[in-house]
Amino acid sequence: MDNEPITRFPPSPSGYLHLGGARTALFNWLYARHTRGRFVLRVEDTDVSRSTQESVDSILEALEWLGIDWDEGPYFQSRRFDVYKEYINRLLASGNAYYCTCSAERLERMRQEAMQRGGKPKYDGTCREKGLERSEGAVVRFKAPLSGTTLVKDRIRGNIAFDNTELDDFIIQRSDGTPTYNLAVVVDDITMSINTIIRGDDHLNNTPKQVQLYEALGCEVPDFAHVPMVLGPDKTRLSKRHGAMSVTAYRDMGYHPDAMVNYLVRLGWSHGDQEFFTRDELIEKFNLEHIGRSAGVFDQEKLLALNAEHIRAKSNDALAAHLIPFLSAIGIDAAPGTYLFNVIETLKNRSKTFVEMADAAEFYYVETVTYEEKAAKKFLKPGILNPLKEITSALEKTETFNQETLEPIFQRVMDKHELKLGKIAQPMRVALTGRTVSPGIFEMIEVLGKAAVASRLKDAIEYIESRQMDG
RNA sequence: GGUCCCAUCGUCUAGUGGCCUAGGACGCCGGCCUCUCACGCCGGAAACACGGGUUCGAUCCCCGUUGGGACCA
Repeated sequence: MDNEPITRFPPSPSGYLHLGGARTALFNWLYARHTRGRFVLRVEDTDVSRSTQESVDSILEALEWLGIDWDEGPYFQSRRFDVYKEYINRLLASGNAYYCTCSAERLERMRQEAMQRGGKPKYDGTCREKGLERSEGAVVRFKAPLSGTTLVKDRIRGNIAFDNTELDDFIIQRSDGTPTYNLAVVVDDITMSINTIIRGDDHLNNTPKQVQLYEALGCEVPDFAHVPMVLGPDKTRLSKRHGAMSVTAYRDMGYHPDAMVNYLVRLGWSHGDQEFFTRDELIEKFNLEHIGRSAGVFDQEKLLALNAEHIRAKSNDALAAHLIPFLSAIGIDAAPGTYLFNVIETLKNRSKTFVEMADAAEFYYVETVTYEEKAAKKFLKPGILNPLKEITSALEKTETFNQETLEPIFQRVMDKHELKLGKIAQPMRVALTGRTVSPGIFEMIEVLGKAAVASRLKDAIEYIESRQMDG
C-alpha cells in the first residue's frame, strides 16, 4: 500500500487554533480517514520568538475537542534543524544552491529601484555563478531555473503554470544558519512521506518554489489541494477583529464539537443539498472533488442553528456529558442518570447551546424557586389561589405522574373555574420555575416529581397569601 | 506595483450546455400548531457582476472589464 494518502496539519504555535486552521486540519484529517490513509501532526515552531508552549497546548486541546486525532507526531520543526541542514548541503553539493554574500543594504536598494520602475523585486543573481564557499554571514540561495514554467497541479484548481522568470533565487538558509519556510516545509513533507497537501490558498504562490525544490531534490511532487480561505463578515481574512475566532471559544460558548465540525466542513465543501452530517457521514462522504474554489464567509448564525440541530439529534445520555460542565459552572452539581436525562429531554428542543440549556435547567436543581419579579407580579395573583390549591391537593393524591393522569386533574379544575389551560399554565409555570418561559407544564411536573411539585406549589400559594395580607 | 486565485439569493451552497420560469440551508417576513418558549409544518421576498464571443441553445465553455482575495516585499 504505497499509495495510501498521507496528509498533515502543520500549525505554527504563535496563538490559538483559529477557525480557518481548524477547517484545514479537518479537511486533512477527513481525507485521511476517508481514504484510510494517515494523518500527521507537525508543529512549525521554527520561529522561536513567536512560538510558545501555551500555544502548542491550546492547539492540541482544540484538536482533541474537535475529535481530530493523528497517527503520527506531533513533530517539532525546532528539533529537526540537522535534517534541514542535511538537505541544504545536498542542494549545495548537487549545484542546485549556492552561497550568497550580497549585503542586505544592497538588496534593499535594488528592491526599491525595482519597485520604482514598477518591476518585480527579485534577486539579480550576482552570486549565482561565483562558486562562493561558506562564510560568516552568507546565506544559501536556491538556484532556480531561469526560463520555462513551473507547473502546479492542484486537485481543486487544476493546473496552474508559473513563469519561471517571475520566480527568483530565493533564500533557503538565512545567515544565522536557520532554514527558511519553503525549505523546511518541503524537507518535512519529504521526510514524513506526505503525499497529499491540503492547505489554504494563501500558500498557492509559494507552491511553485516548493515544486522546484522537490524537483531539484529528485523527489516526487505531492498532490496539492489549495482550499479557499475563510473570511470574516466584512469579507476580509478572518482576524481578531472579527470577535470569537478560537475554536475553544466556541466550546466555552456551549457548542457541540460535532456541530462545529459539520459547520466548518460544510463551509467550502458540499454534498448536494445535505446540510446536516454526523461525524461518520463526513468521513464516509468527504472528498476533494466537491470543495469549492471561492472564499467563504463565516456565519455564526448558521453555526448556531446547526448546533441546535445537533443537540436535538443527540441522545440524552450523550448530551449529559457535555452539559454537566456547564451546570457546574453555574453551581449545579448534577450527575448523569435518569433525572438528568429526563431534564435534558424537556430541554433539547429549546436550547441552541449548552450554555442556554444549563441556564434553562437550573430550576430543576434548586431547593426553592426564586421568582422573577415581573413574572410573579403578573401571574402569582389572588385570583389563581383556589385553582392552585385544588390542583395541589389533587396532585398529592395521585400516584402516577404522567401526561395521561395529569390532564384530567387539570381539566377538572379548569372546568370548575371556567378557565382555559393558558390561564392556569402560566401561574403554574412561575410557581415551578420562577420564570415565564419553560418546558411544557406536564413534562415538567413529570420530571420534577410529586414532592418537588407539591412543595413549589405550596410555596407559591404562601407567597400569594402573604402578599395579599401586605396589601 | 507585479504575479496568482476567485466571482449563483444578505450568508453557506446545488448546478458541470437544454431537466433552471435557477434548487436547498441559515437569516428575514407571513401563517398554522399551541400551556409560555421552542420544536415541527405551510407559504413568501431574495441571486446567475458586466460586456463580448463559441453554439441551434449558455449560470455552465473562451476572451475582456469590473470587483474581491492572496502572495511577494
